Amino acid sequence: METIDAVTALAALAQDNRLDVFRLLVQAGPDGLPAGSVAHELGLAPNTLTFHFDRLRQAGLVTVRRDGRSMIYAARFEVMTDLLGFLTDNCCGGKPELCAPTVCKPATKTKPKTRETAP
Amino acid sequence: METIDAVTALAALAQDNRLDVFRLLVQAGPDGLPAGSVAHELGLAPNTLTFHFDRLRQAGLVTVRRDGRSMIYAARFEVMTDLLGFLTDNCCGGKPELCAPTVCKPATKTKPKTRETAP
DNA sequence: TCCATATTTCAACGATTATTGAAATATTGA
DNA sequence: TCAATATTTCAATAATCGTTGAAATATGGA
Repeated sequence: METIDAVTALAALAQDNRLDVFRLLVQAGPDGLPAGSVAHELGLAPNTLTFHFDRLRQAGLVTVRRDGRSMIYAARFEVMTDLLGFLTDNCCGGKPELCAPTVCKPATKTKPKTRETAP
Repeated sequence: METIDAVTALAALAQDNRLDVFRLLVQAGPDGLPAGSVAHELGLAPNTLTFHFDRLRQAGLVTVRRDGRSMIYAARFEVMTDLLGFLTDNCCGGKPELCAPTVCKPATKTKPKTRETAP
């Protein structure tokens, strides 16, 4: 992934409504969601949503297909993981073992409890 | 991580110079780098760099400490991984096994060869 | 064909952003 | 203290961004 593509993708995600939209699509999975569902779920005006979908699509983060009157948007997961990989690329000089234990670990799916206790 | 914090962090990374700066710090590891080294490495004016460091710092993505005349900036790795986790949170409805094999995998450290061949 | 639904296009507006240049501040060593 | 180095602060400018409202387009069903 090139820097310019990463910047475009990050900029697409760096807006509260678009971030909500994208995360909704990530949670929806590969089948995606119709634009109307997203609009209803997030309380966005349809034209505003089109604007945001365009940004996400130009950034390569989502795809669209038509299904009858509906447009179905879906996250492009491989682009997302490419982006995450780009951020952590060559972490700690490519020798993560030299860093503190958890420093260069890829995203850990944390399921935080009410409080963390030191081991 | 809250949406607003994620948006702030993503916005901080969604600019080519800042993305370069942050990735340089990620690669430098926990010890960080003096501002001057970063400025020299990336060819940025010192005041411009201060502006970008401020953004990264306000987003919680970097720390600073003074060392003599130099300011040493370092990436905050745990914030970075929190951000990555936020993006993939509850991926595919929390049942990634329902998705295609690699869909919800966390960032894979790809070391691309000159060309990829389909398996 | 006509109507309702679903989404997109277009123009306009105020708000935010990145960069520049000049000047200020902090630290070190002579 | 004085000069040199390293970085920050401040003001100004052009460019980009998100939202709104009104109108257009596409599809499906009566």
